[in-house]
Amino acid sequence: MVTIYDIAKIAGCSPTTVSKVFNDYSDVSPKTRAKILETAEQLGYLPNAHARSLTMKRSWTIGVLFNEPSGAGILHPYFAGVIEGFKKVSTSKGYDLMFVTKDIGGKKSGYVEHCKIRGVDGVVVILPDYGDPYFQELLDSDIPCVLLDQESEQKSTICSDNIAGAMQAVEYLHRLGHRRIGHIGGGHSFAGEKRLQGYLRAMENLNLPVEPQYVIQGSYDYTMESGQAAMEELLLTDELPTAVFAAGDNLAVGAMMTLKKRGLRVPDDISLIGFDDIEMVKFLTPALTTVRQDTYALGSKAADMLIYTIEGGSGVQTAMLPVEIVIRESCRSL
Amino acid sequence: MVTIYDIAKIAGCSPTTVSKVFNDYSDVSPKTRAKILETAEQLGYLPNAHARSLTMKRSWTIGVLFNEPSGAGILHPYFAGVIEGFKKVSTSKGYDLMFVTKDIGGKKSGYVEHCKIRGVDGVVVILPDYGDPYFQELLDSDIPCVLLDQESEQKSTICSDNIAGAMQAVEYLHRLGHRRIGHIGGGHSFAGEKRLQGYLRAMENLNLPVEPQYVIQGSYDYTMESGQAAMEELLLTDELPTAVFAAGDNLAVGAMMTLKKRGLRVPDDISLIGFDDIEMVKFLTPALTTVRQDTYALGSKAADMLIYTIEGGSGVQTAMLPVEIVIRESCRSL
DNA sequence: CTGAAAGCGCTAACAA
DNA sequence: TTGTTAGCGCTTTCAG
Repeated sequence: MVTIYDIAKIAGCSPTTVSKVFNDYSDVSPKTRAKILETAEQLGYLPNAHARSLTMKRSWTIGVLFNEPSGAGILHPYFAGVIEGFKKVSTSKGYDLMFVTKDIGGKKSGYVEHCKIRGVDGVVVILPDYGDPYFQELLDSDIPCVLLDQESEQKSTICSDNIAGAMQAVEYLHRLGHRRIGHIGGGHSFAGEKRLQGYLRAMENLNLPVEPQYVIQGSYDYTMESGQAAMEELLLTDELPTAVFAAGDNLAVGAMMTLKKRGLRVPDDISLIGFDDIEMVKFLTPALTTVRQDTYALGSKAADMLIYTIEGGSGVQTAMLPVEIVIRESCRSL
Repeated sequence: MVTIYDIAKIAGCSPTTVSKVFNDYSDVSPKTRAKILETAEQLGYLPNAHARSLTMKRSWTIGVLFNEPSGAGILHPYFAGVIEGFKKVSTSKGYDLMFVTKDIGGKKSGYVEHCKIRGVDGVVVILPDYGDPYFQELLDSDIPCVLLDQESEQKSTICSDNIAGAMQAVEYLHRLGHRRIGHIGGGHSFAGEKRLQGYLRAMENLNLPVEPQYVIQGSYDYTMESGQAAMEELLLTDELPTAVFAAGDNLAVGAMMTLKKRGLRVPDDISLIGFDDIEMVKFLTPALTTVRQDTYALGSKAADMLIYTIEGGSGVQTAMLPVEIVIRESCRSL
């Protein structure tokens, strides 16, 4: 391994000067700088991040924290989009991403411990297990964090405008002439609750009655399975709603499948609108109308916020990104 | 920050002894060990991974390399399953995972460079861009690697038994009475080519004629879109096949959508079988019959192989995991 | 503009 | 069983 000492020796200068060159200090003569760069190139020098971190107390590493048991974790399109956006801007600013788990070295020890041992500069939290005490511990720590889809007074947060999105969905259905509008909810997740709120608020604004039997809670994991089950339940009511707003596309897809299985047609018999705009829904028949969440933007903005904090910015920030309704074929006008 | 010096001072011993305790050396008396552990606990001591890596020349970090432009990357269920399995065993053995990119510090520099700077102990490669010169450079390097779905003489590799899987699919269709069997391929990916091979071999074994017009290449990204397009093309032939084997579930889903759109029924008019068994296909109507790939097992086995190499094991290993056909509703017997 | 010296926190010979 | 000493590769005063 070639070090700055090797370069210094060959370039005929001190290690300090070499270091300065690589850290863009201005007090190095063009001539020595050139010489150093040249020999570094020749020797194939690469800096050692660990040594660097050790002295600087800064690792240029960001931890990624997401739900551990796969199920709702990395498999979820939401996660994928967010992480992609996050990665893009964080790498462009010199940070690398590292998975943070509760375990380290094969022992259960918690997120904070893991972060401190690895010396990550900050952590982005996506889809965590809310009630997890290890997660709470992280919230209480002094580690810079940004949380997605979460409320907190301790850490910066970012989310889509779930309430507005849900309201838009309901208002759209209303404009199409629907009055009996049902809701399949995302359970007790942050987003699920906001979307339910939006639904309720819009119904109220529009003077539409909220039938308790039209409001079904799916499970917080937003699976198709859960959407199927919710729709089964909804179908038990004597007079069906003419339209249903599902709190997530997966829920909507599940609901759609159940409808088909029962011989009901979308949108002829029942209109359906989702939330998220995951990749696949535009390929469905009928293509799903939904509220698009810009996961990539969520991720990149989250990175901006976190890096701001890491680099000394103070104060807890909150951001909310607009959503837009994407009209396709799953809602009909009455 | 608490260091081993702090502990040594308070526990009344030398830093060396403290270090020994944390590295499970046997030559420490139970008494001092206890004392050290106790004061470490009191002070809230946490080891510093960077310092450790610096001296040991070992970072207990594994790089994760996957296709960079999101499209076919992290969003693909294949990736998700594999990484989950990989993460499980590698963290249990004390390794953390870090994303490896071509860029570092905001500059394009290549995978090898990134790995060396960060001092990762090894790299797992999933869905890389084959032709990428940076990827070639990694292959030529001395960095321990394990490649998924790839052929190589330089690095260890692991994949599912794609050929056998494809053959099973065709044989199954044959058993159901199908003779005109088409194929929607996965393009020039490793898996795509193997599956095509398996299809051809099975057809030959069964003395079935391979109609060139029945073999359509989807794009290597295995999208639903590509499956739709492939099926459109297939529908141009005058006499349709009675069954189609698609090299990936997404392709199959796309194909199914096109069929529905064209008023053809699965499996009544045409039988369809996929490959992968991604989450969603069991929720389709009809539920998709497919060849299941055990992505989790792929990931965990890959971790075993890589760690074996990292920890001094020699030689290039290859592994191939069996697949199994999952029979659901999308194929009918003639 | 350049460099000597100290130190980041830890491990590993080697003595004692 | 314990401790001394010397690094690992880098950055950072501070003096020249």
